[in-house]
Amino acid sequence: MVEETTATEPLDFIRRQVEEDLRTGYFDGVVMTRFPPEPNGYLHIGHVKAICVDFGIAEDYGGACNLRFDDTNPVKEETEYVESMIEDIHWLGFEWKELLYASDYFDQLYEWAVQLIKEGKAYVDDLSPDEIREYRGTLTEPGKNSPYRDRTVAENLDLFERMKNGEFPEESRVLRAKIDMASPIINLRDPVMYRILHTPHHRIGDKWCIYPMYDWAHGQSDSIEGITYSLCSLEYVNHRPLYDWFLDQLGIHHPRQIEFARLELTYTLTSKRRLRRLVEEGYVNGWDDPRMPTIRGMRRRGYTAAAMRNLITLTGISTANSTVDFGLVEYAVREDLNRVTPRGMAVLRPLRLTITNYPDDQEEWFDIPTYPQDKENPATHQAPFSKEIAIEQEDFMEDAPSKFFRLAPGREVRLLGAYLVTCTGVVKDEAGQVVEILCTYDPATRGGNAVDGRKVKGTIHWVGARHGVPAELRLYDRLFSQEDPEAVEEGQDFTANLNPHSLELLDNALVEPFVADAANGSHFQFMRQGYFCRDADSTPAKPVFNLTVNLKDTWAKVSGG
RNA sequence: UGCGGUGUCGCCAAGUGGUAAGGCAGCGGGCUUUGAACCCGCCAUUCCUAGGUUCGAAUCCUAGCACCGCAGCCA
Repeated sequence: MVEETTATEPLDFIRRQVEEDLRTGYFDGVVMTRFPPEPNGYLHIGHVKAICVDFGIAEDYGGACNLRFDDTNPVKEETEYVESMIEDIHWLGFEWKELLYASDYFDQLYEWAVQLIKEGKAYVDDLSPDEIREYRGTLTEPGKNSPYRDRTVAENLDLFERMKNGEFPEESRVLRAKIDMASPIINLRDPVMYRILHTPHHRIGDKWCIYPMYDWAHGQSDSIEGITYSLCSLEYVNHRPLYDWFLDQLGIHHPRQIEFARLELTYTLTSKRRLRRLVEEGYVNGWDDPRMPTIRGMRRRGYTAAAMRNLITLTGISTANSTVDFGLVEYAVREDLNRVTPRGMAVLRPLRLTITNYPDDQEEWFDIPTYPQDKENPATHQAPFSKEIAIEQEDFMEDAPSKFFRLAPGREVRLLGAYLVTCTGVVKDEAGQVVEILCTYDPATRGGNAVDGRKVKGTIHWVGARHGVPAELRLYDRLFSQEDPEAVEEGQDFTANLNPHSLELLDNALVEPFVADAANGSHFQFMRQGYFCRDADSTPAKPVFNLTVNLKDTWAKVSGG
């Protein structure tokens, strides 16, 4: 009798809650989420997690997810960011039910504020920002009531209306919720609901002189949209009691808020302020620099949407702050690229190899499998071979240890897809540097196999010198040299941890013809080297490729390289 | 000295009283016309600490310890 084994993946704690609600009918079977970014910067790897959680959970349970821009602060927000975010989310492969803005709800929010004033639950405060801070108390001491806290409803109504009409300067007054200045939860000490801002809004112009605070806008926005799961990061745990209070006073739909930990990665920074400094101070070449953890940067680097989404699955969702090893990102990227990426040959640092017994004017075009990793896909491409070819400098050692399976004097290796060659000598310049390798080839090994059945341990890649195409290769490494970029000595900042070798330009690389012709954005594996992505900086004369991620390199580890 | 949250393998992370899943990394081996990929094996007698309850505890109780968040008219 065979046991039925139901090996189900364990659910994360959010999905488990959703399933329980579905079972009990808590929200009548509705699963509605939203991704609520503030349009004040570019989306980065941290947002990828939020996006995958918000959209992913809706997707998993037949629900829907809105994209809502939380645009409550006109001094920081711009349309440019709205557009880039839309593009980035689409690139990740998600589609929203509705595209909305918190500013869509400003009228409703205003009405609700008036309602709270009428009920004696909100008041206009004339205290200055400094005074408000003083009156708020500290983490261990209670705050005290503002002298304006007990104004009459009529006076509050009048003042609030005049705030809206622009009669007062910024910072002269705010509207506050009347809750409890002695609450141990600081968010409940009469939080500000509206402030005066004479700044036009990027979408709705100068219609408003007062703008709702995030805390006043967010929960109600979710409520209006019928959101059932308000998924957010851990720091909002402290705000939940306030959102609950607002929703309860108003008596409107109450989403279930569930907080989860943000994604942090070693060697990576996700603070908007920090990323902005990297760009503005020229440490990187813009927001889409392939070293940036922005979605645009990663995309240009050659990371795929599938890899990013899988990374989130791999890291999981929990309520414990954690920092994921960057190696997991590389794993996710390699795993996705390995399956589908065409293979080509590129010599990063060329060394001339001359086959002395190969006819001077002979030329052969070898059929090289383009997808050797996929036995189902027999596609090949042609690689030109002649007397002179280029090999990788690393693939030759004059005084090689026995474990070195590549070319060395007297040793035989396979030129991938072509012939077996044996090194017979080297040519050196005046400085004693090896500038050329001399080899003989065995004509009976065409395609790379010896008729006599002898084996060679090493196979190296090559590019024909006659038809190889010069290319620029940009080798990227992690942007920071410390796991925690913020870990610096007294008096220094994170820029002290910038990795000086995060970009290495290889201007003399050679690629085989078929990769040179690819479209920008095409992915390749340059065999034995890594995954590369053709950059938009390519010109017809010279293609440019970005290193997405290198291949694992056991030899480098063994040899101490 | 307030409130809230979190502590399970180097990094993530399951586990919800019945005797520590999985992934990454690492290590060993196989295979290999990519020293890649792939395949096989190894990798927590122990769950922050100390007591207690129980036949039985990572899970329950008590007391500690450590780390994170909160004092914007930012989000």
